[in-house]
Amino acid sequence: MAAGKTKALSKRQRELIAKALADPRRVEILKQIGSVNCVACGDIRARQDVSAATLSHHMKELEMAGLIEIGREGKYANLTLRRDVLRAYLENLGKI
Amino acid sequence: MAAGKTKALSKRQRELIAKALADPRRVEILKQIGSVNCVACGDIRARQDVSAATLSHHMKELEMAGLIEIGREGKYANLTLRRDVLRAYLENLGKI
DNA sequence: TCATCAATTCGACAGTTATCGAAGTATCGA
DNA sequence: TCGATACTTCGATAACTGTCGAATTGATGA
Repeated sequence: MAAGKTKALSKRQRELIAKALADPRRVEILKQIGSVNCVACGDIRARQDVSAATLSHHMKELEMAGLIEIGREGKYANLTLRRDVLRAYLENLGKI
Repeated sequence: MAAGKTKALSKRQRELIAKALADPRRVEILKQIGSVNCVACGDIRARQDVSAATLSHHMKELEMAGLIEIGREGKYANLTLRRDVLRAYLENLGKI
């Protein structure tokens, strides 16, 4: 805490984040994205046994929750973790 | 962080907690339990428009996740928030 | 003992979601 | 231009989950 002010999250976004984090696979994906700075979907598929369709679905969920940003670079997707959003969510729950 | 050592959570328990937190109603319930020290189910029903059956279901979910403890006192249930478990979960996610 | 109250369990139902294969779109290299 | 690659969208399906009413269990007090 201490440091910077925390991003404000709407009730709606907190719910989306909670749902997004409820799937173990998505948490794994988040970890993978977080461990490097930028990842493409292919990199994730290399480590997680999942179809492209399913992965795409999860990406959309994570993006809608605001937990990742998807930047398109030609035919690749650049996935980046939004640590500020994740931290805001955690701090919010910490207040319970 | 700094202060005390964090409780260790199994993968399984982290998943249960994430699922438990994915329902907005359960988060509300947690807040309510956390705001006072001990609550009975009836107190919660007084504030949340939900049937006894549904509430009981949510309680079981929260207890299985380890987020609350349910102590029976005669015909009442004493609900207490397990802050140590919640904090351990949040710290775990913070490592992403 | 009996009625009442708190909470749980059961059975059912509607809505959600994770998953996939197949088809589609867009980009790149040859 | 053509094929391959990277990802998305669509449609379908199986599994899960939140919800309730009704029936049940267990404790309390009259």
